[in-house]
Amino acid sequence: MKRTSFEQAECPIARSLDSIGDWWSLLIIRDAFLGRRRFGEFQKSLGLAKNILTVRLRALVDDGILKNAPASDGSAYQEYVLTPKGRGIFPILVALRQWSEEFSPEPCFATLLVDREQGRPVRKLELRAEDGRLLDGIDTMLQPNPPAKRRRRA
Amino acid sequence: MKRTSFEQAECPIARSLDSIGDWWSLLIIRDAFLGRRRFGEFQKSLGLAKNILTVRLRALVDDGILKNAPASDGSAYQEYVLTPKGRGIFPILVALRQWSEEFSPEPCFATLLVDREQGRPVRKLELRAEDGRLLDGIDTMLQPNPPAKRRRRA
DNA sequence: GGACGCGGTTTCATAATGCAACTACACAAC
DNA sequence: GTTGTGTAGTTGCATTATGAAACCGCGTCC
Repeated sequence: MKRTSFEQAECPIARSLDSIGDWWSLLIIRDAFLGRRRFGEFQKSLGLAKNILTVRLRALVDDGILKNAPASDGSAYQEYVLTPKGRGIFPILVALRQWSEEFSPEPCFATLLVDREQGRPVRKLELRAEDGRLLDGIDTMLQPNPPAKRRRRA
Repeated sequence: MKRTSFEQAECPIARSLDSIGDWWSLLIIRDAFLGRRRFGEFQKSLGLAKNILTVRLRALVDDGILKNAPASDGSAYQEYVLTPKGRGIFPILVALRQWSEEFSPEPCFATLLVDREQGRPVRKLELRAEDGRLLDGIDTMLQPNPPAKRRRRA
């Protein structure tokens, strides 16, 4: 079967999906943002099989998204915490959340993403041009970036 | 095996993943944003097996992300085009792209997302508070939204 | 009307998933 | 020190999804 890998793909989206594009990885990361750190916490919260969790955690560590921290509370067990690369996934989670809230047939508002300072819901993610104009999907395009330019960064 | 479904999940992120959380769906949607509409176009571009593409396209149509358009050029074949819900996925794609560009070990800049008017690269996605302050992951928190409040929207 | 391209469906081998049972270790109680 | 409990996995097996290739009906082209 040989599940196709996008590790070498040219498209950055495909590359992202190679790291976090399977069923559980993003949910593990979401839980990590919620403060979960221990194997058992993930397992109980997500309800996935332990062998799968083992494989996923190892893959996320290998990808530099999580790292093993030696301890934290007294006990000599280890924990999984987000690296900077892992914390960089936050906008992706927000985008997924907002899409679901906007378009799901029966949206669920069990939780709300609020800003910590004021406790009010955040705005929608904004895509802006270099000069600050607010952009929509149709206002953008993909420009091929020729290899020459890429290397010499001219 | 019975692949677990998140259709009924409370978490909006899990719900999103239920629709677009598998290997190919997001890439199909990406291609749709690039203007591809025909079965054969997707198949050639993605290089996935035709049976898988059939299943994925049907699922995306069932989810209201794509819809079958009767024609477009002369020929009596049908096409797959993005619905409004499908176009709403754009920020997710941008987030994935930017994450890869920022954190990939050897980022690939084969293509650049530019704004159509000026041809310059877009900014990073911005998350803002209600009052316009720029927010980071740590500036936010998930607030449980009690069902009572949910219904009366008080 | 015959060849070809399009849009699939069918078939089959194989890899990923899910479940449950099992192991190894740390820590605590007795 | 040994029994017990919880954590963090590993192993084995049944089930499902995936991928490759062959096949097929239909519309087009010439």
